[in-house]
Amino acid sequence: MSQIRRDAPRFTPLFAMANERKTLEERALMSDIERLRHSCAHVMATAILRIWPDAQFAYGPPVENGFYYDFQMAHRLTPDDFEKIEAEMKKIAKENQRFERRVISREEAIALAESGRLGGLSERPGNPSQFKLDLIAKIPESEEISCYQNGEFLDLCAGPHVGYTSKCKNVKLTAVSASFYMGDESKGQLQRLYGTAFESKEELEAHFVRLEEAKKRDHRRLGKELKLFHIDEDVGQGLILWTPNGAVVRQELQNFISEELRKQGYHQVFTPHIGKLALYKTSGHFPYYKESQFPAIVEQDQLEQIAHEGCTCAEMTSRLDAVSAQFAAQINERTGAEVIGPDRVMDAEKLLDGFLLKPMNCPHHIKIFASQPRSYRDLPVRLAEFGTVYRWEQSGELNGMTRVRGFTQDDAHLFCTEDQVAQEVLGCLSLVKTVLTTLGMEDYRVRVGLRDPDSAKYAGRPEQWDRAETACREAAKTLGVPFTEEPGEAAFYGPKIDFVVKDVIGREWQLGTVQVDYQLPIRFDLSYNGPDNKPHRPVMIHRAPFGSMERFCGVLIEHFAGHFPAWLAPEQVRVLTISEKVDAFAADVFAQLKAAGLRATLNNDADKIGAKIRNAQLDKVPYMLVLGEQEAAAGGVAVRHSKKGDLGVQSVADFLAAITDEVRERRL
RNA sequence: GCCGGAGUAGCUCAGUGGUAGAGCAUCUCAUUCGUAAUGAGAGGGUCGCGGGUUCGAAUCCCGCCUUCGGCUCCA
Repeated sequence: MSQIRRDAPRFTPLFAMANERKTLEERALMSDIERLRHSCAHVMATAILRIWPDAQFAYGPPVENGFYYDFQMAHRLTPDDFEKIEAEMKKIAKENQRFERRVISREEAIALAESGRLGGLSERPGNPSQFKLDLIAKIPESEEISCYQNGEFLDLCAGPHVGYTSKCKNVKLTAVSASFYMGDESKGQLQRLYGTAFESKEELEAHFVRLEEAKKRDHRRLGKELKLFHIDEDVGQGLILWTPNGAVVRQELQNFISEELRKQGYHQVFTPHIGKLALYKTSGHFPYYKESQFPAIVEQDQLEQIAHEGCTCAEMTSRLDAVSAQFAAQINERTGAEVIGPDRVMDAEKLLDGFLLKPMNCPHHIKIFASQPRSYRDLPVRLAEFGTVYRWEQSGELNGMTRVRGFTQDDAHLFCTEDQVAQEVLGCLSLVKTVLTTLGMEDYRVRVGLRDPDSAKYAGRPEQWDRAETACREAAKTLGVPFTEEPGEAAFYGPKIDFVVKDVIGREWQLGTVQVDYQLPIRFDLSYNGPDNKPHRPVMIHRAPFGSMERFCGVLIEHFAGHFPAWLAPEQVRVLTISEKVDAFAADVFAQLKAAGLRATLNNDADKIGAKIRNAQLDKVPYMLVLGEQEAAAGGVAVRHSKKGDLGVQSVADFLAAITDEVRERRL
C-alpha cells in the first residue's frame, strides 16, 4: 500500500465543516433534535453575551451529538466557566423567550452587522459584527436573508428554530477548544464552545451514560487493563510496543490473513525498513511528502563533509531533494510530463545521498517485481508483506493505536495485465469481505472513488480510466453490499474502493482499501513480455484488508470490548482449582490443554473460587474450567464461559474437541 | 503544529505552602473454601523533567516533555 492515503483506515468526520454553506433546502431538512440543538447554540450565545458583552459570534451549527458556537472575545474560556454559562442558559430557558424570525434586506443586514447588533444583545458601537458581515457577503443574491431574535439576542440565521427557549433546558456544555476561522489557519483562531442538548432530561442523562460505556471499551483503556500494548515516552510518541497478549492477537490475525493469501495465490516477501532516497525520488514521494516522513538518514562521512564545508541547513535540504539531470530526464520522459522541474536538478557531485525510513512498501515490492524478466504467463504477480512503515504524524493527531508513527500494513501489490484488473480487484474485495465477515464486522459500506470528469489532475489515458472504473464498479456490484460511487474521490493515479466500517458506538472507520495504479509502473519503467514478444506495461493494484495491524487491532479491541473470541483471545482457557486437594487433577487437565495447543493457564492459588472466577472474568478469559473434588472424581471439567456463564460439566475430551473446533473455525 | 484540560505508588485517584496518603495490585503468613472480591501483616514514591520564588514547594511562577478533548493536516 502506498500512495494509498496514510495507513488507509481513519476516522471519518461525521459532519461537514461549518464553512460549507448549506442551501436553504438542506436547512429545511433539519431534524427536530438538530433544530433544538441549533436553538441551544443561540441560547448559549445569549448567555455568553450577558456575561461577556464584547463576544463576536461566527457560526453556531448543530453537530453529531450536540452543537457548538465559534466566537471571539477577550476572556479566554476554561471549563471553570461552564457552570456560570449553564446557569445563565437555564435562566434564559426559564424566561421562555420566543424565537422570532424576520426577513430583512441585504442593506438592513449589513447595517445591523456594522452596528454590532447582529450576534449581540444590543448595538455595540465600535465593535461591528465582523464575522456576520463575512457571512452576509457569502449569501447569494437570490437567497433571502433572515434573522432570528430571542429576547435581546438578535442573530443572522436561516433557522429553523424551536418556538421558545423553554425547550432548551436539557442542555450541558461539554468542551471548549480552538478552531480556525472558516477552517483556515491563516485567518486566525476562534474559541469554540461545545454543548449537547436533548428533548428530555432522561435522554440527556442516557447520553452521558452511553459516553461512559464508550469509555469503558476505549482501546487505550482496555489495552492497559488487558496488557495488550504499551506506549513508552522513552521509545517515542506514536510507537507501539506490542506486549505478549497483544502480540497473540496480532499474530492470530496475521495467520488468518496469511492463510487466505495462500488460497488466493499470493507470495509472501520480506523487505527492509529503509531504502535509498533515490527510490522515493523515482516513486515521487520524496521530497513532495517529506513533511510527513521521518527526516532522511545521511551517511556519516557525508555529514562530516558538509559540516566541514559549513553547509547550512537549507543547502543541505536542497542537496538532498535534488536529482541529476539524467535522472530528471529519465522520469520526465517516462511519464511524458515535466514531473521533475529544472529547479531540482543539480550537479551530480553536489548531490547528497541518504536513506529514508520507508513510508510505504510499494517501491520495495516493485523492485522485487522488476528483479527478473516477467512474461505475461507469470501474471498476475501478487506480492504480500506485513510491512512496517514510518510516517511523521503531527503530534496532536496521534491517538492510541489508531493513529501512530510506525505501523505495519497487511500490504500487498498485484502486478497484472489490463485485462486482469477486473478479476484481481474482485479478488481483493472478496478478501476484505471475508475478513470483515469472519470478525463479525457486518455493518459497513463500500465507497467507489471515481475521477472527477471535469478535472485535469488525473494521470493516464481516459480509456484506461474508463476500463478501470468499470472494473471497480462491477466488482463492487458483484460483492452484493451497498456501495456508493463518489466522483472526484479517486487518487490521481487511479480509481479506488474503500470499506467504511461502522463500529459498535456508531463511529465510521475506513479500514480495507483497494486501489488501481497506472502511474508507478510508468515511473519505475516496469514491463512484462507479452504474447507478441514485445514489452508491455503492467497495472498495479495496492490493497490492504486491515489497513494497518495497529489501527485494526485498536478498532477490534473496541469492537469486541476486549472480549475476544476464543481463536483471538490471548488466554483461551484458565483452569481454576477449588482447593489444594485437586491440584494433581488440575495439573493433568492443564497438561492436556497445553498438549492440544491451547493458550491455557492454571490458577491454583490459595484464593477462594469466587475470587478466581472474578479475576478470570476481569481478564476476559473466554473459558474457565472449575475443578473441585466432584470433577476430579468424575474426571470431568465444569465449564464456565465468560459471557455465557456456567455451561455445566463435560468430559475433558469433549471440552477439548469443542474448543479446538471453535478455534480452528474461528467462530465468534 | 494550535487552543484548553491533565500528569502524585504498577493501576484508579485524594492531598492549595509546613513529616507524601487511600483502594486495588504485589510480597509474606494464616485459611482449603463450589461459580464476580477470605483475613492479617509488609514492601513500594527523585509527586513528569528542568529552572525560579520562599526559612520551607506535590502545592506558587517560567520553560520543556508526555497525555486527553477539540482544531488543523493527511500520499
